[in-house]
Amino acid sequence: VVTYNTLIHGLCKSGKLDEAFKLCEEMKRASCRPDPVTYNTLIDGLAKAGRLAEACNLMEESGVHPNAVTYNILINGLGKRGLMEDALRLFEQMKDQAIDPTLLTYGILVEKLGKSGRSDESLRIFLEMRDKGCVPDKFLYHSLIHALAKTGKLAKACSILREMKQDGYMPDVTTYNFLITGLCKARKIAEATGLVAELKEAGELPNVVAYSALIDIHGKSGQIDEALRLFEEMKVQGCTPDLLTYSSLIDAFGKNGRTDDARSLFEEMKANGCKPDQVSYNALIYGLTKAGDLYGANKLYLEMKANGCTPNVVTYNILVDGLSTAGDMSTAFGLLDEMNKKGCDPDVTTFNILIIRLSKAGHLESACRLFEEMSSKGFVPDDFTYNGLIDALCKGNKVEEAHRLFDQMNTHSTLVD
RNA sequence: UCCGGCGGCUUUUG
Repeated sequence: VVTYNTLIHGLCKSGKLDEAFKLCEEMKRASCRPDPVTYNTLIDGLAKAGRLAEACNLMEESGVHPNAVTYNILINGLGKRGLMEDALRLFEQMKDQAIDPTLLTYGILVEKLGKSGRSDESLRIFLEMRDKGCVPDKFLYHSLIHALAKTGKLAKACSILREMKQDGYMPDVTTYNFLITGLCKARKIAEATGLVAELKEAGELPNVVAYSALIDIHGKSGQIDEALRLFEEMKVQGCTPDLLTYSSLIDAFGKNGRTDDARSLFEEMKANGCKPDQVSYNALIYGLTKAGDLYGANKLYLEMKANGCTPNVVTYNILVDGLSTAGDMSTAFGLLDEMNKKGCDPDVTTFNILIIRLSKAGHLESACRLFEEMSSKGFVPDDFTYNGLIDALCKGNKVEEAHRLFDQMNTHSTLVD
């Protein structure tokens, strides 16, 4: 059995799932019964290939009792795809079957819930884990601190940090970065800066992540000079800016109309060995479109492709928005065709852009048609869609239509809740 | 046989 399991594991790891399943059949014929390890290996192979439904079926149909590893695999697979309800359902199911969750089970849930912004539930799982006498490791503490900090629950994050210390885990740069980035996200710039100062006094130099977070938030709040000062400071301290640091600054320049500065920083970035990626190109292109330089934006779009950097849906959204804002709907729709051909799927934002630009330009009918189309394609209109359309309808003296949409919005949002 | 670490880009209401 062990030999077969090892071989099956190897096949799964190299993505040869079909062969792995064949080998499993062969071992049965050789009257060697597959054991839980065999099935877990196959289930993991399926889950990693994104075939979660099949993975779940295999657990039920294998005739072998699932164990904690089986559940961990499936819960992780579901959580990775944001299917938290299904993951939590399996978690309950495993407890119903008297299978004890492991540290890993809790860790996966705390982290994945946190990633989907559900820090309250992360905390709930964490407490449940401790009730059961399970001792968290440093990773689990980090997942929880991250989840709490990201959702602005900084006091709670700090109290968990104290518990972590009491458990004998020393906080490190990453631990503090969770707090710093959390403060930045909550726009508590002074507090973030203060925390960094405290760490400096304690002899802990902020790393590139902390500096980038501070630079980013200063840029976003219009304090470009301070962002640039931090940029210089980090270099003096021997902390090398990376792609994300540059992208934040390029974005800040672009948003403030400083397109020349954005361009030259982009060049400096390349000269310093950072290969531009989609985000950095997008930030630069965005700045150009906002400055009305659609020609320059298009040139960069071409350059991006020529450099082997594949435009993503954000790239197209930026360009489509720039074009449609300028009233060039035909080129905008041409780009939609192009993204279609390239296999890049539009998202809710793409539709929002078109709907809002069309309605602002007075093409309310086309906008409403697109609204229907997006729903029929399975996209759920969000606040942007509704607010944009309602605003345009009101301004177009179609208050009744606006009211109907408003009611529809309320009906749908309560359904989602 | 199972997980996992922090920061960057786009759309409404000037």
